[in-house]
Amino acid sequence: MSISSRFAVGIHILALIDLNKETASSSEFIAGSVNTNAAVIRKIMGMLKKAGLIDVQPGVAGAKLSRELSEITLFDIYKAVNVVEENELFSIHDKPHPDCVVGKNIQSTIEPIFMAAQSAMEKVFQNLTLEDIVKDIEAKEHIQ
Amino acid sequence: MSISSRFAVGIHILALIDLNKETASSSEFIAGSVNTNAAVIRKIMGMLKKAGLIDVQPGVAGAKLSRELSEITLFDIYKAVNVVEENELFSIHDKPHPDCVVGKNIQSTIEPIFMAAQSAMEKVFQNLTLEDIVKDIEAKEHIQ
DNA sequence: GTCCTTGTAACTACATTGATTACACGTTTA
DNA sequence: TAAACGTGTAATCAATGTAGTTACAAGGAC
Repeated sequence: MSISSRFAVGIHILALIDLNKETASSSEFIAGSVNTNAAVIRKIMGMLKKAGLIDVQPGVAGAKLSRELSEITLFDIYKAVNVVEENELFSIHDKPHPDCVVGKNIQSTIEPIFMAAQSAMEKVFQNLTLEDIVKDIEAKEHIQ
Repeated sequence: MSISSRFAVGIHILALIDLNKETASSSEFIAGSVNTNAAVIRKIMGMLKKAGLIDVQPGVAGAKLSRELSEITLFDIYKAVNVVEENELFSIHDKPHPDCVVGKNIQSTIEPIFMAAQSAMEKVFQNLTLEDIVKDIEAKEHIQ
């Protein structure tokens, strides 16, 4: 099992739009950098647009970030590309036997634990912004 | 996307083995409580056995926990049933374009973040044991 | 030896991912 | 205005993983 690379690609797209803001980043151009098909990029950009993270216009090349770099958290992107449903990272078997001590109680025992684990993971993304990503990329570029 | 219910079922199996320790818990019996097929249970129990969490013998009904309740963490079970590979909860698109500032650096920028997020999640399971689960189930049973 | 059990393999239906092609429709520009 | 380029989106495909099911070999208990 693995969470869709849409998340990583979403981050890539947004970072690229910012670092390439002098010229328009078409889906074709971005696809070249990500190394995939332009239609895949357009689909993900559609999700980012729907989430209010970028502004894109049908027919016109390029997209712009809707907010400041520092005001787009990785969690915003994570939610936008819809890789994990709310409180459904882990799945629990349904209809355990109600006449069994364990079967009767297991779901309500496990559920809050799974939710806590998912929250702990998501918190990491809430505390990071696109600015952190872009600065890290720029720093690496500077060294070389 | 969702992490396999093998994890939840694994917890269910171990809790049931403990709470039902007076009588032998055959795979058929456990399957009834979990509400699935006995072969599915045997497969998961095979994983738990391989991880050294339970003792089972071919041909003889029932299984026993290999350790104390308090010495089996949820993380042990999580690893045993193999629902998420080491540092591979999130996937990153491969072969981004090496001539692009973003493509060249995105993987090394994102990877440690994804690892941190996965670790944060796993830490929740490292801090909980089967004892916590069983006590919670017993407490619920007591109230009713 | 009979019966119950575990350990496995094989097969199925189903869902999701990511790539690909195709095309409608918007925008630009020559 | 017509051609060129770009976005939006649907349809299809191969690959993969999950969970259920059946079947059966082989171990152990009586």
